[in-house]
Amino acid sequence: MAQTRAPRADAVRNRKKILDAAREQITLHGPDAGMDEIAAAAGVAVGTLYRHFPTKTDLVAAVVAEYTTHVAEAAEAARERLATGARAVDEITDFLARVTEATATNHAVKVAARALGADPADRDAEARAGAALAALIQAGQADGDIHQDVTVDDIYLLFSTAPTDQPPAARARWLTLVLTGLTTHTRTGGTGIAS
Amino acid sequence: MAQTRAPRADAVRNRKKILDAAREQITLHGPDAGMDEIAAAAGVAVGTLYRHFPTKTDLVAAVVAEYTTHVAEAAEAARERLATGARAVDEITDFLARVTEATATNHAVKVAARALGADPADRDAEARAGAALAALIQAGQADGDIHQDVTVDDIYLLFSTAPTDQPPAARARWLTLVLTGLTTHTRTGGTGIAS
Amino acid sequence: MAQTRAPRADAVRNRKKILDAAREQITLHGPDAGMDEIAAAAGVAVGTLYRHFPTKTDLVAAVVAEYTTHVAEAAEAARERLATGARAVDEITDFLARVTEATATNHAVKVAARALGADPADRDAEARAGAALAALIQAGQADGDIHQDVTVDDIYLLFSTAPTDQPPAARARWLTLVLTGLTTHTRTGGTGIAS
Amino acid sequence: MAQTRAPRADAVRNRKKILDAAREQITLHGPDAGMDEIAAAAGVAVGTLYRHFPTKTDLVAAVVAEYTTHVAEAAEAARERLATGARAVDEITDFLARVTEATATNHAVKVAARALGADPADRDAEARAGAALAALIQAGQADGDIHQDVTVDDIYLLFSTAPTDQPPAARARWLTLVLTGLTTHTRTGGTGIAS
DNA sequence: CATGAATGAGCGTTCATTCAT
DNA sequence: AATGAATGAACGCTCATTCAT
Repeated sequence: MAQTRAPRADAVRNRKKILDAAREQITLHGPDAGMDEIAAAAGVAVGTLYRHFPTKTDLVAAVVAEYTTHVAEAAEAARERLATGARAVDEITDFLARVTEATATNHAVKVAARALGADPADRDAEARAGAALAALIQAGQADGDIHQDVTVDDIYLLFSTAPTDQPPAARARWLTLVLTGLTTHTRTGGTGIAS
Repeated sequence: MAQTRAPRADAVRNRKKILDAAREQITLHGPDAGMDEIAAAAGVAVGTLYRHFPTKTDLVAAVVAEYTTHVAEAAEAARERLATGARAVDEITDFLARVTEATATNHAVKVAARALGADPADRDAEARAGAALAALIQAGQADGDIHQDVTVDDIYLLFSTAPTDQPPAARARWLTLVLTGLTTHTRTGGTGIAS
Repeated sequence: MAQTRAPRADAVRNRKKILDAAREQITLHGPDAGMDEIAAAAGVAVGTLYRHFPTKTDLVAAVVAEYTTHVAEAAEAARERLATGARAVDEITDFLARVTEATATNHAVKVAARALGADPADRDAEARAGAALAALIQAGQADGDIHQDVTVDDIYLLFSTAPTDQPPAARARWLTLVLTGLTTHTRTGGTGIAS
Repeated sequence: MAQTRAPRADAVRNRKKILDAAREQITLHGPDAGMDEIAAAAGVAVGTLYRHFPTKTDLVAAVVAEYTTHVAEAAEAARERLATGARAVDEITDFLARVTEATATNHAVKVAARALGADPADRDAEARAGAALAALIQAGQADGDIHQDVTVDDIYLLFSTAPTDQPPAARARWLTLVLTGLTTHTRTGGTGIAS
């Protein structure tokens, strides 16, 4: 009897609580946040935590996957704005700023993921983000705003190492410097001495 | 365990062996490389390791200090080559390539240092590196090759996040992208719109 | 190592097993009895031991507390027997013999407690023991059997140093000698000069 | 050549320095005073320490032996004063007070000796002390001041557990209580109620 | 004979993971 | 399915003792 009811909802709710607690605890106490601490913060017992995520690595990978999904959605939203007349280079700039910001929030989680060798996890989200980003780049190149040689991999290469543990001012300066390497616009208007 | 029956190297030799083993093991197994593993890799007993470095933090700090000294020497050598007619922008490029290379070797060590709260260690070496770098930047700006707004902190900001765990080809590409943000030279010859 | 494959005793039973094992191991091997040894003797893993007692100090303090409670109960039982016509000096004698006996079992534990700086632990039990003992002394003094100047602190002072590592015969002799200092009774009938 | 000279004097001096340092360090830092600390305090290297005392147990035993010798000498001096008309019970009282005092100074050393299972060490000194004490007791019994049943072992039994870690006032009170058990003198002059 | 660097078993403690309830 | 007590390998570190110099 009762084929479709109650237990499901609880499990889903627990999964969410655990993921939130994990992100929070890792952000707070670093990669060494214990499974017991995370379970306690989530209001469940360790056993329950392990029912949802068989290893710590799996848990951290899931937290990262949430973030990856978030990034993919941001990339797709940016691409869609192109259809409504937005300029590609502006969308890319905005997107990268947003990603850098979000990554800063998740810095400790990323460190933990690397320490544990956690998989990039959500291949689907990555593919969606990659496709959207490729479209944005292509549009920017068509506009003449983005260097012809820039690829999606370039973006990944640069932003995978954003200084997300630095204060906002430093992050902003970093973004400026890096964007100058991607776009065709010079930063300072030059000094008139350029070779 | 030490197979060669310890031919009684003196303390200086042991210190070197331990530092090398520490760098190697941390690079190999991450910040969690055990003191016992490091000692074994160095061919000494744990006690010896602890005689030289009272805590793991001290050990990691010493490894970082070696690297910092190395960087400082490279920066000073580059500055000295200016006197013999070298072009500043070329020296900076070379220096950064070299540092990125060296940092790749020390990436995990840096992570470990941060995880353990190890001191920036060698203030003197840092000061020397900063001074030399400032001279190089100034010369590059006088030549018109480096953007007027570039500072030593910019260099630090960018290179503290070099993708040192990526393969050489990726690191080379990263360097290219980042240098474009520092120099007044355009990368691709542009699309006809570039400055 | 646990041969019987741990029939899943509940926490209360384990706590008792650990306390017993701790008392036994410390009595056997002195304050340096290892936590691993104690755990093995209790038939649990170290982790379980640490779940019940977060530090060695806590464990030793708990063992001492058990003993203190035991003493307090003996003292109160002795006092209650006064109401049924028992002679105070006899009850005191019995009580001290019993305590000396019990202390012999706990000698090494006390030493360990001091070595680790473990708290006097059970203030409540101590207060109860003190109150009962004071009543007994007062009754004994009213009977004229106990010297007027004897206090509870005197008893503590003497019995805190009972030769609990000596064989029973020596302990009995010690008790005789010490009681002579507390009671108004002479021991040997004297030499004709005694009061 | 030079058959009888130099090296001897150095060795003797070192032995003394080490024993003094050991007593001092153990008194200061408890039984856990390290061999390195003791060697450093003595101004020698560990190797030298180990040449004089093959194990820590041997070292502590030697420190205790020094103290035992001191006690033996005090006992013999007391006995000799009998010949000059001193009253035995007074000499015994003085002697025990002095021993208690000296033991208080060496409390930590004794604890260390017990922890290490160090031998009573100096059999000769013990024999001399025992003989002198026996003579004193016999004289006191002849005077009618000491209970007829008191033996040298009784004294050892009581004083081996003097509360040497207590403040002077407590130690004095303890002495008073214990002596009352040995002598035929009552402490308070009684209450007139004594049985 | 002194030195002090080297040894390595051992300690107290932690924590990802398992499993009886 | 959830619980949380139990597990035990592993960690950083100490220190009595050894031995090449």
